[in-house]
Order: sequence, then C-alpha cells, then structure tokens
Amino acid sequence: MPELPEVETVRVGLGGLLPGRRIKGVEHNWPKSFPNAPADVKEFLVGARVREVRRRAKVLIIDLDSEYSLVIHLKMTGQLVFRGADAAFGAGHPSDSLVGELPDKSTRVIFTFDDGSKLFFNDQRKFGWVRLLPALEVENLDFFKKVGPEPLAADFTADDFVARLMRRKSSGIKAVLLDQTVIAGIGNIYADESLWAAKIHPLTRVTDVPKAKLKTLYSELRKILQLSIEKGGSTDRNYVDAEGKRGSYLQFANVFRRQGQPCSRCGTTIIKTRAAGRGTHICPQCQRYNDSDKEKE
DNA sequence: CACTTGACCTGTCCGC
DNA sequence: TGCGGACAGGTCAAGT
Repeated sequence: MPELPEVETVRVGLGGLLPGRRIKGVEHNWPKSFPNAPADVKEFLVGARVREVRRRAKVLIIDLDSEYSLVIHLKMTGQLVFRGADAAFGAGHPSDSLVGELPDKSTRVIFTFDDGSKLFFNDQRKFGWVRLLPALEVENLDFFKKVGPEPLAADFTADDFVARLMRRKSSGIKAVLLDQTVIAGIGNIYADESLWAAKIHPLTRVTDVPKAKLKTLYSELRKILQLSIEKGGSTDRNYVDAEGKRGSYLQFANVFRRQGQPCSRCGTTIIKTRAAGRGTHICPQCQRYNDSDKEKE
C-alpha cells in the first residue's frame, strides 16, 4: 500500500530525524528482509553517519557517509518507525501512534544509533526489503534503470504523460498506470482515485481514451498525489509515517474502499470489481466502459 | 513480445 | 467457536 505519497511522507519524516546520526548497530531476524546484511558489508554500515534521505518511485534511499546507501522498499506492509532514546524525545509511543511498543512481532530489522535512538523496519507480510549497496551502484539497480519519470516532477508535462501512456496504448489504462516503467510511484489507491476523477473506466484501452481526458487524468493525478502528501498519505491498515502515525488521505478518497457508498458526484452506488488483477473501485455511472468513442470531440 | 498468473507472506474477515 | 478459504496489493519470475 505504500505508494508515492506514503513513501514521500516517510522520507520527509526520516529526513528530519536521521541525518547526522551515527549507526551503532543493526539486528535482523528474517534474512529476506535484509538479504545482504552479512559481515562483509557491515563495516560500511556500523559507524557510518546518515547524510541524506531520498526517494525515487516507491523506494527510499538513505545515503551514508561511508559511500554506501541503504535502499528500502516497503512493498505492502512495510513500516519505518523512529523512536528516540528517552521519554523527552519520543521514546515509548505517542498516543496517536498506530504502532505500540517496539520491537513487536512484525519487526524485521532494527538500526540503533549512537545516541540510543532506533529505527525499526516492521513488515508483517515480509515482502519488503532493506539492502546495503555502494552509493554508486544504486542508480544501476535494474529497477532504477527501468522506472518511469516522477509524476510530480516540475518538468513532467501533460504531453510527456500522454506519450508515456501511449507506449502501451492497447492495454487497459489501469494496468498502464500501475506499470512502474511507464510512470513511477502509482499504486492501487491513486490509480482508482485518479481514474474516477477523470471519469475513465479502468479497463478502457489507452488508445480509446480521448486525448483531452488523458490530459485531465494527468492533472487530476498530480492534484491527488499532492493532496495525499499534504494529508500524510493513506492509512488503510498498516501504513504509518516515521513517527508511527496514520495518514488521513482516505477521508478525502472518492472511490477507494467506498463500495456501497454513493458517488460524491452523481449519487450512484460505488462498486468494487476487478481490473489489472486488482480490486478496483469505480462509479459505474461516471466511469462507463466503452463510452470513449461517444465522447471523442 | 505483451499480457496474465503465480509466488512471496501474514492477518483478517466471511460463511458454514 | 472453529476452520477453511478468499482477499489484501508491489514487484518479479514464469507461463500462455
């Protein structure tokens, strides 16, 4: 569930907490959660100081002054929660935290800093991972070489967006939005929300969507991602920010997890169906399948 | 080649 | 109340 706005929220949170701290130790209890943690790279981790926290697509990058970087993917249920060393600085858990005492049963990796503060990588379903790589190798990861542009980048235009989507013009548009090599960072929530906003049925082939609607999709998607970042992302069950707090974007969602409720635009009951192999939420009135030809200008 | 399905996992919820 | 099965959804590998 962590998509671009959720990972960005974690980045901002950790960006204010980690830089300058020196890593004193690391523990992990599930090999796949930290596949290359062994001793041969530990020397580049223990004793290193955090320089900067970055994000690309749904991936977090913590740069260290050892010229290595921690690369982290939260996948579906990953959490990165920071806890201070003493009560004066966030030890224990704040009352509005969704996460209790740490470590808990979903804790997979623990980083300890020299002042006694800790960073917990929790991941109930164990799909997420942490890797330690030489900084220079990060951009050479297969994923980073293939991933599409950041949708919120200042120089990412509506024309760029349309051109990228048209690389897979005969596919259903939701599948294309979810394709990280086309556009970075979009997942199930923001695909459903932006398609509702632009009144496009998720199974419509890209080529069958009028250009004007694709441009609407571009601007709605950017607005939605931006709003979600302002609201601290979407917390459905697991997602929390760097302090263990929930995000509130779902209060503003129009279709995601709103099956059975009236569409805020037309009152028709929102339904849940399947598209691109995922649970998919639509307003059957606003997002009609195959109405695209009728609407061509 | 482009698309779909299965695997990776655990916890929750639903129906019987 | 217990139990089996479907489902949750990001990404990659394997299959059609």
